[in-house]
Amino acid sequence: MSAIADVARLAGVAKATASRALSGRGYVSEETRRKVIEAAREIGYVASPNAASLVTGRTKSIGVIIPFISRWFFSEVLESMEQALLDEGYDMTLYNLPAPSPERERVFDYFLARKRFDGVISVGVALSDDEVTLLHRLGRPLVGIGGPIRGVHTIAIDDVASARLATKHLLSLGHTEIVHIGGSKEDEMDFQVHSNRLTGFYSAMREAGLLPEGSGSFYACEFTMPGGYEVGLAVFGDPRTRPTAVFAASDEIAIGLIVAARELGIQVPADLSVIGIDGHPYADMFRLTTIEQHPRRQGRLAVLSLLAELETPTPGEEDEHLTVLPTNLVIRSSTSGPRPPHGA
Amino acid sequence: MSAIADVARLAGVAKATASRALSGRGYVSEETRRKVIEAAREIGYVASPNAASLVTGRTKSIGVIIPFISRWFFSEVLESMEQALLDEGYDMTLYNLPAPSPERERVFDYFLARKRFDGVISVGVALSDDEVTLLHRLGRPLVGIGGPIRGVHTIAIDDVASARLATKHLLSLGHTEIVHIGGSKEDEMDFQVHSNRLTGFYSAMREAGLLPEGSGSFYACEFTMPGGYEVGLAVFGDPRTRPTAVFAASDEIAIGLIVAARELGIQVPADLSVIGIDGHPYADMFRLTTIEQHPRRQGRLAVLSLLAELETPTPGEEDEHLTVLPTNLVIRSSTSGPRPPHGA
DNA sequence: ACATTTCATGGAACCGGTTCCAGCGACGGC
DNA sequence: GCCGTCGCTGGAACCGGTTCCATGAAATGT
Repeated sequence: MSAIADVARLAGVAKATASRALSGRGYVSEETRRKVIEAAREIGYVASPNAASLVTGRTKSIGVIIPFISRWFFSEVLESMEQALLDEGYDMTLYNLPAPSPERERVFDYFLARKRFDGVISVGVALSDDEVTLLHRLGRPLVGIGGPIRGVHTIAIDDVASARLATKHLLSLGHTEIVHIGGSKEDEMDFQVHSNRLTGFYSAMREAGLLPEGSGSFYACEFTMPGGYEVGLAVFGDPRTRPTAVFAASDEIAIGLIVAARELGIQVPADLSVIGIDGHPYADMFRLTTIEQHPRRQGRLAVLSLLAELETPTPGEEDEHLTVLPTNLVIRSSTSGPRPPHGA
Repeated sequence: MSAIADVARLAGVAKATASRALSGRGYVSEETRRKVIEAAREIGYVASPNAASLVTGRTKSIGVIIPFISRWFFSEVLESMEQALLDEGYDMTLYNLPAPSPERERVFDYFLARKRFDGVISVGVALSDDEVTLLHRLGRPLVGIGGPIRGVHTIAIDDVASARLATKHLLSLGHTEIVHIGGSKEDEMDFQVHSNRLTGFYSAMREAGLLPEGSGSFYACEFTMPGGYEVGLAVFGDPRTRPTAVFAASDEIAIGLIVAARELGIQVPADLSVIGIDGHPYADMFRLTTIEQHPRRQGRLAVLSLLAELETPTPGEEDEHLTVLPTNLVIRSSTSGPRPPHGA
């Protein structure tokens, strides 16, 4: 493989000049630059980023830690981040780490601890203190998506408020028998998403004078469409547990519930109102009312924040703060007022 | 940041010895090794992969080119590849390039052409000759998923055969009014997936003595669930175009069709049989009969092939061959024989 | 006309590892 | 007892760029 020394020789200049000509830094006469570029083209020279990184300390590469790739929210975030990074001339190395595990430790020690990246973005992963310390020691900026991490700038939505908004929408339509169906506390890997949404639900209900805790007003399920479908069949199949409205913790769950309801012959929204959270592309075809959370914006903002910090490192070592992105209610026709009692 | 020279000094040995002790290559006495490791631990030494790559020529990193992240097939492939690579001590840098574009050129010239990777995997991307040449010139192995690329080992399923299998299943149940709903030739980015599946459909139909071409037996739609839903409403809504069975080019399309059918009050499978291709996790909840294609196996095999070639480079420059992975029919209850004519 | 800048270039050090080679003591074979 | 081999270590070259510094020529200022 040809090195920059070969280019320099062919162009009849010094290595230093060739480097300046090709990188565009420092003074080079127009004529010399042309000669060098021509020489480089002639022998098919391509620069070694490794060699450059070694001396500049910059790799033009960002590491990303993410617990899932195939779930909607995460793949959207990923796509938008990849796009934004590429636009800025960075590439993205992906670590798919579902849970704290020996493997995750290995990745931190082996890949992340080394100076492979100019910065790291952590999506929906609650980093341990040790992990944050490790990353901080590298002197590389770190931003998070999804929840507060000690000493780290994080982009997130307000899950409690979004859940409250969803619940209040149902309340405002006149519902009182409302159930929340969402992820269980146990498999809570992405910060407190599950419990925050439950908290928001309880808070809105209590505020409306309803006392949801303890009664059968929350059902846990897998955070997927089949997950929602299964509890849907179970919960709606039993007339005693059937509410007039459901707040699902995600659109996928909500859609699973709608499919289950339809199979059981339950009319949505006449017999059952359903609201979700996400703004999933399928929401429209199921006419699902939902709280949109715009993952692509979150991804894009994370990248921009990281790169900004790369340009001008913040003076303070730690820069913990939370950027809360707005969510918004989109009303379709999966929600309406409850059907009036038969005798009315 | 501490370098290996610092470790060596602290341990009272030469750089060379420290390097050998830490990397495990070459002769080092047990005692020296302990001393060096202890010194490294003490000052929190982490090796610079850049410096190592510079001299060894190995980066322990694989580049992946993929047109989508959020679509099921691709995210599954991605997850499995990431897993397999991590197991082998490699990491994965992702380039999400939907279509040939100036941007894609930039990525090839700027990122891929450089020696950042030990190898490259191209998923569902029909590389141009120039692109393949560029990658080949680096002397780095390249494997593909999804279709033949000149001079490249590729993992794929047989789309024609899978489509034939799906169609024959419907034929064997006694259907004759069969329609294929799939991607259009126009937005065909992933090799000839769309047209191959159409070809397989036509082939099986002709073999059964039915002449599908020209008649309204193919409808194009977006390769998503909403895409299937929309054509479903259009095609099934009109009694004249309504077939007794549909072969959908993907499970997502198939599910969209089923949802549309249910909304129109059409019984699946009594009034309409539906079969898809994929083995999507939602298939079960919609009781969808489908041809499973196991993307995770494809991803895993691609990684293993690439790493194998990395270990022992094939003597011949070009190593074009196709590994065809099997698909299999999973019968659920979205397919049955056609309802007998009213008078029967 | 002379003192400053500014522009252009080359030489050399440097980034942080790996590896080749030489040297040396200990040990086994003959 | 001598030689060859093995095990271990250090010195130095090297990977392929970037950048600091020195030097000199040309342009600019007064």
